[in-house]
Amino acid sequence: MTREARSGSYHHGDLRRALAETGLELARTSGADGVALREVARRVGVSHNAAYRHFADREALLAEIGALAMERLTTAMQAEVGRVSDVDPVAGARERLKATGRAYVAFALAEPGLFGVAFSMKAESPPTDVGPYGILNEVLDELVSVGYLAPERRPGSDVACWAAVHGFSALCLDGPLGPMPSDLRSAALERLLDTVDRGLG
Amino acid sequence: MTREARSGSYHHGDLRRALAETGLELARTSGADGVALREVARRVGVSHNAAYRHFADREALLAEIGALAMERLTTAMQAEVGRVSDVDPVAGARERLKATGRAYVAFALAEPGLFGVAFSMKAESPPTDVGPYGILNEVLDELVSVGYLAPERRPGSDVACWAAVHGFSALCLDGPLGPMPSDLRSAALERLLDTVDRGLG
DNA sequence: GCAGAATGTGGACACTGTCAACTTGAGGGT
DNA sequence: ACCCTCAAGTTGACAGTGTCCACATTCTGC
Repeated sequence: MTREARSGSYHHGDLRRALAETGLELARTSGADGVALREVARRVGVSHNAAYRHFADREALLAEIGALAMERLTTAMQAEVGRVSDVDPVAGARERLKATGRAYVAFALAEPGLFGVAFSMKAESPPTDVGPYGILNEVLDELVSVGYLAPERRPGSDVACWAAVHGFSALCLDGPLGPMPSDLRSAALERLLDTVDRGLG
Repeated sequence: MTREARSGSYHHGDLRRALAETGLELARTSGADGVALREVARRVGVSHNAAYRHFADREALLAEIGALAMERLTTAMQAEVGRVSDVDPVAGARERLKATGRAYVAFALAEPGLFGVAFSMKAESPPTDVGPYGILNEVLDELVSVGYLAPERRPGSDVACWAAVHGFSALCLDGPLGPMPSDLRSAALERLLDTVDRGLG
């Protein structure tokens, strides 16, 4: 009874949340492949198959875990963007754009399992206005209103920025850029952010 | 005896190659997760466990398959780059760079399974001079020698270009850009390539 | 209170990767 | 010609996994 959850409590404390959060922990340490339905159930203290009352598939559980991971990415990016002090409007906006990129890559490198799960779900709905894509769009809009990014260049710039930092993260995580020393990695990232910054303006 | 292979033939025609190529076919249709050691052996007509005389792990087989997939990516890119006719040296080099990007993304979208396997191997050695990275570097060197890309901007530009097209591919394959209609996709890609082109020069 | 739906359990099946022990077959040394 | 060794392939087993099924339990609306 002194369980951690009590809102939609049926038999036991609300599963689904317990499964999702335990799965998130498992994903953090072992990646998406490490999230085994049976292992998650075992850790929660419930027998296997119990998850099927709350998730249709392993894929469905993975999707829920991915959503949680995406939330963490979002908050990490928000924190980093909010830390930017703008003396000059245009310089501040440009720096905010770079901050989103740095936060994105930093999260991917710090939490490779969560990052992988967040983007492992197929056939997702088109990107929502909340989340990383939303933050990026806000900063890009700011770049337009501040006069750095020409309005006719605005469409497509979101995808371009996103692809750049996402690709950098992917290549570092399980790609050929994995064994790169971290100082070189930082330099390459700064070079990437600079290229995008120049390409936009 | 009229087997397709006869070079290092021991008991049967040379396995290893047969396993790798059958695995490649399996990866094309079912992705990396679809490459089951037992299924590959079954298709080759050899009993399971036979692969362990040629590959230490499933991971090792996957690595070999990934290398084959990477070769295909390379030839696809070479073909596309060679198709560019340069009237003007600088315009030709810039167009060649875009061609590498288009070929990269086109391959990823046309062969998602192979593309996934090619980049699913962890802790790979740093990128070799052959392969996609080598092609990209040749074009970037050309951009320098032709005067479009400043020499001091050359280091890091390879990673920037690679990350952009790789990220675009990844976001399209199993990311939020998956359900995007193909005409919008092409437009977004052109916008991305244009941004990189402008950011470099 | 009680019927029925919601929720969790136990068992089974097919599938996977991997290890150990056995069998087969080709090649070389005497 | 023989045998012997060793690589190459086979058979069997074990621990896991996801998923379906029939059953037991508990909550909830009447």
